[in-house]
Amino acid sequence: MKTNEEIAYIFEIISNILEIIGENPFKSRAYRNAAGTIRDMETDLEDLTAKQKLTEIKGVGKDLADKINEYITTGSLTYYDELKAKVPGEFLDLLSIRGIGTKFLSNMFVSHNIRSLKQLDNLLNSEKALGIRGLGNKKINELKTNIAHYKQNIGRINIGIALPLAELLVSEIKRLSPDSRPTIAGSVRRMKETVRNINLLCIKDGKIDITDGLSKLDIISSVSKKEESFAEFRTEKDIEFTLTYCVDSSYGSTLLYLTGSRKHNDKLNKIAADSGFLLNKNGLFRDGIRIAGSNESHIYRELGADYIQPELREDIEEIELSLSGRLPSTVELSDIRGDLHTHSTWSDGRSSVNQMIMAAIEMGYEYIAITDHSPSSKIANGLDIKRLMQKKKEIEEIDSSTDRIKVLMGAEVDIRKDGSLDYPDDILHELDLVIASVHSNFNMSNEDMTRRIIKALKNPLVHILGHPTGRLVGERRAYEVDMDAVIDTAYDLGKALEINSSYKRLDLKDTHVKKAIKKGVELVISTDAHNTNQLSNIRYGVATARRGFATKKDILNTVDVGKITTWLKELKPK
DNA sequence: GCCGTTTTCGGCCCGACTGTTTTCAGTCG
Repeated sequence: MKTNEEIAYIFEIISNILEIIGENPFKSRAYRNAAGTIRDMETDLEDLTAKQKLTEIKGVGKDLADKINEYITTGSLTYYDELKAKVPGEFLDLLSIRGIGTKFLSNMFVSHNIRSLKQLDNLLNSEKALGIRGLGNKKINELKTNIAHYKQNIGRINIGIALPLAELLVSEIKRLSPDSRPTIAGSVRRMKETVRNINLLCIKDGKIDITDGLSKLDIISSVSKKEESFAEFRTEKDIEFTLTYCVDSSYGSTLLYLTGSRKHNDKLNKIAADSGFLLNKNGLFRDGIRIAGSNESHIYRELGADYIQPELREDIEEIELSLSGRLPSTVELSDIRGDLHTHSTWSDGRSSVNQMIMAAIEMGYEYIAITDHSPSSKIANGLDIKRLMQKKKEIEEIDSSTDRIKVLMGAEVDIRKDGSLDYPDDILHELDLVIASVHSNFNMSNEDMTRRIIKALKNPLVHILGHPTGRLVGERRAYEVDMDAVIDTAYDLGKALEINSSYKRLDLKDTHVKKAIKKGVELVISTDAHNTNQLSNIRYGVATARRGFATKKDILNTVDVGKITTWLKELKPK
């Protein structure tokens, strides 16, 4: 893991602990602010430490600079260790439950001696709960519901955390044993939105003990199992990862087996058995003779099926489609030609318009839309009309000064409670691209929310509905909304629905994507990037689209710049 | 704990919403 991310993570935990033990809230905020800045920085903290320039970072003074220095030179931070000893990690994790914040946890911790989810559960289910200031029947019930939702996701890791970690581990194995062909398997390979652990596969190296080599890495905290063909580790963030060793001749069959899903494998095994084969992780056999095994696609082929990409291996008709040669060729990362939802320092982004554009050029994009927030999003520093027009001027100047990329002037406009938009129509008319999104009043009835969103879609100046269900993966459930009605309306009006690539959103999710393309609705895959690094999150959106069977032609931003500008203009009334 | 400066200490993102209250506190975006 990169040092910047490590330190940002540590500062965030410190910030939370300080609030819970009742320290000065502004001290806590200082750590949180520094964590945010450090996470988004492009310069390495190690460089800045060497040059003694840490205090030049905004939000880092002498004290925090010393702490960064200590961590970088010694690999640990005494202050952090001391604080962690005071508050159990399991208790801190409760912060991710909706409706629970630091004030509540602090009260539980300090005044009620609560230290775990179990103790909190017991308290909420006891008569004592109603006696606590701030807790009434409604609040208690809300907490119970949200805790139940939280319990379902305990131990699950977001794909956006798991995949980079898996990639890092693969590169470490490659470094230890260059010919071992390490690769990602399991639900990470299938790009499920959350996963329970990380599964890797490599070929056993006769000379080097890879398990031993990995156990010495900083990111590995322990080796829980070590066998001939298998090892299980825990990383420093307590994420479990397993490494399976195989031989060359069964590399494909083991990869197939480890990738899953179980349902996909079960069905495949049955199909094999029905045709007189035996399929297991050692290979595909007939009469005891190995027919295939070193390569996944050979196995599919021998079974009379086309190769099935990992994202589809969920037993969602992919096997049937493959057997009959009707498996769609899904959209690829390389098909994406531009990003239509990004933020800049004009609102709550961390990178300037120029930085975003340079990064988009580096990614090989033909176009990028800079779509900052509208005024209702106060906390996001949403643009009032005056600033919107200033930004428009800046965008137009930059756009006309470069022929390397088309820069579109857009906005992510709040859909207000009544379905009206956060800028008047004559202002929306000034923009190249309008995304309409819900950012407030999530607790409406299904009917009201559906009416609200459809009303916004019906505004002729809206091009795209942003993150259509408002969910946060593993954190916040989608708001109540009739997605079928939204999909129908979008289709009727020729509007696009967004697949938001932020791994915290993935919204639309895969099953909605499937529904939308069945109807024939235009989809866009966008990042909602708030800094240049996040532009690369596009791969999570692409994976979600692929899991929903989307092909290149279903995704609007796979078309070239000419077609995209035509689409934007034609949708807009003259 | 940081920042900016009235260079020694006060202020620190802000408003809506909700469920508690009986005038407000906590959470969220």
